[in-house]
Amino acid sequence: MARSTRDQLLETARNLFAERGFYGVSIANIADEHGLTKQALLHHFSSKEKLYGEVLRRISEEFDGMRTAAASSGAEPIAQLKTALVGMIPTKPADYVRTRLLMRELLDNPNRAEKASAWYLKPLLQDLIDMAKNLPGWAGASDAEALALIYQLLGAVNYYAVSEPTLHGIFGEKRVAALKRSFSPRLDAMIEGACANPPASSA
Amino acid sequence: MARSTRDQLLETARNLFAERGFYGVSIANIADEHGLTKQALLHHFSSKEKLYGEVLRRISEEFDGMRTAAASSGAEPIAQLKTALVGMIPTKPADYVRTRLLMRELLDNPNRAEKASAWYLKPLLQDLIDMAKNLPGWAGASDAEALALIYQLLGAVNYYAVSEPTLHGIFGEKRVAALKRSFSPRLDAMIEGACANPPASSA
DNA sequence: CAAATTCCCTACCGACCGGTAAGGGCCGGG
DNA sequence: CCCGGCCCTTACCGGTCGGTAGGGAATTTG
Repeated sequence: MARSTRDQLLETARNLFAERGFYGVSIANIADEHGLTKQALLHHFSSKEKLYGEVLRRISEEFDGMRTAAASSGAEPIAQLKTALVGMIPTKPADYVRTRLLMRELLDNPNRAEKASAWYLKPLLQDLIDMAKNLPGWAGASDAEALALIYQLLGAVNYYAVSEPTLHGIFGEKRVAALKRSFSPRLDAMIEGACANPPASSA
Repeated sequence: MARSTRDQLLETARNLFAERGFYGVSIANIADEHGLTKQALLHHFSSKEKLYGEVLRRISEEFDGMRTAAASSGAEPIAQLKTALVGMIPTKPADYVRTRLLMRELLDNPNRAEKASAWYLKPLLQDLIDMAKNLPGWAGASDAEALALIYQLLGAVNYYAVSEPTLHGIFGEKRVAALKRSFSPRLDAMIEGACANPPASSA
């Protein structure tokens, strides 16, 4: 059997929310993509907020999968961190969609619900912090120092992913392709640089 | 005399667009903040798009100011790059607002106008590329390699700026303050790491 | 003093928003 | 055979959207 209508609606919702944001998409837009009315959508998800929440929930599940896969690899800390971060560089269109959606969520979250805060991020962040503190030279580093490193690395990856379409407009296909080839080695170099240059408070 | 109504509307527009995005704010919302009607706003800016465009135009002017200030400093390349990037770490609330607004623009731009692409970014990027290519050890680096470095550094700064409110929710005030103290030294270390680890194709 | 301009108002428009109400085919089980 | 649930429909609700039309008061200009 083909994928359920519900699943198809969720996928379309993810794509459109990523592209235009929560307020930029109406539930009718999403339903239209499948030749349905918005009431059909409301039959599967009782409200627009619920639909959006379900999109986020699925992403957090995907993260959990990636997380446990990285943790169970048993490689050295430096290779583990490299793999984890290089693995976050988007390759498939679906990766870009997820990155863009989460960036929007990061922007909107603070003024959506006072609490809500990004529960889907915390376990992933904690894993990455642990990896950072296991890096050579980082034994005595504080959580804050590890988190600063992690956040700069995450920023390096995610900001680029969000910017790529705009970069095409500025520099053209060819130069962006060259940039893309340089990106992953440079990220590796950045992690090695962090090992060569551990925080002062570290042992 | 007090600042003109037009200027006040522009400032409010910048704040609200940064907070909730273009579609999340109505022109009536903006006008309300000053006890005006939306028609008063439309008297000063002929449409919502024009208002938003003017907000962006002002930001690009601010960037030009920062750009020429950094270029005329005459310091060593490594110090120049450090200053430029550390200077982008937001400190004042107005800095956060600008960063968030530009991140939203980065997300929305690709599907707003086919062309438009971020004209306001290009000169700044070019300056930063030049700084990177002047780094010790980077003499023979290609544009793509320099841009990869620059983009990772920009990402490190801007992604953090956007995430900060969410991080407060995850880790609490105290730990975020510690993270903030670690952030700037780590950024410096990252730039030094790039000098110690230049691209392979470099001389 | 009169005319023009600036700045803001009320009133209104058609389009679209998220969501409710009610019902119609379809299909499997009693 | 009919009944209940599933999936989707049309019709409609109150409210908000960006934008237009036209006017009124104040200020500037000739």
